[in-house]
Amino acid sequence: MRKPCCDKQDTNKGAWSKQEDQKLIDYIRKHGEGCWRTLPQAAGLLRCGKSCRLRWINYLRPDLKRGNFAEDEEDLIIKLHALLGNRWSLIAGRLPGRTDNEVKNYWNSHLRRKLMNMGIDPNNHRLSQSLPRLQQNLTLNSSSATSSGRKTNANPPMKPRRDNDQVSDAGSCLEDDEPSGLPDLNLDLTISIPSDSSLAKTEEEKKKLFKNNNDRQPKLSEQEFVPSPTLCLFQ
DNA sequence: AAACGGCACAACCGCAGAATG
DNA sequence: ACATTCTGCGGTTGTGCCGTT
Repeated sequence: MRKPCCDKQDTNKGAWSKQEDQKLIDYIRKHGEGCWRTLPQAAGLLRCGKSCRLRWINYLRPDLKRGNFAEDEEDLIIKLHALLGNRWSLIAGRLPGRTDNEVKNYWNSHLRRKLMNMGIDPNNHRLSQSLPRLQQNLTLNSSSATSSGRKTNANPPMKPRRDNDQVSDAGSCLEDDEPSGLPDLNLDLTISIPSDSSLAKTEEEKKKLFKNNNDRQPKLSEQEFVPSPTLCLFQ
């Protein structure tokens, strides 16, 4: 049997120092990614493997694109979120240089509010109220959005859900047979897996991508995409 | 200038599925 | 086949920064 992943009593927590970053970078440059369990000791870091992995993936990787999200990136996130729900790693996989954590943070701090201000429920990408109220809501929300603190969010985050539940939540807007009240636009937006899965960061991720397509809805590669209200608005 | 509130982001936690002995 | 461990993911929290009062 294996040893536990990390000995929690002997590990640092909190913000990483420059020295720690440098140790991690140096080690991964030499030995490559992987084997996160043994990495901290080998690299001389008092961190658990999980923490090292996160630091590398979210902050130190050389291919990371830092800085503000471009408008087309925003649109893509919104569209992918309508399709995939809170599957941030999959969404991030379609945005080169962006991490799941970054996308998740950006969604929670910017995009959710943006959709809410447009009268769209960010959880299911539907218009959350009738249009006459929409305008009223635009003005109300633009002020209330700044007054509501993080923990008093008017629209609480999604409950933890796994796999099919999560997909069906966001996907419900795609499968729904109730008319949304908007014209039935065919935007011909088809999302497909890149032929070489080049955007998947690892073999593991590639496997998952294809697994997801095999046993989960929606089937991205072939499914004809039926636009949700959000997608209509952002076209 | 100080206090306060909101925001953005890095990091942690817990869970689930995969991998391994 | 089962138990244990590892890895990756998504939700949540902590904290520093910045604008406003």
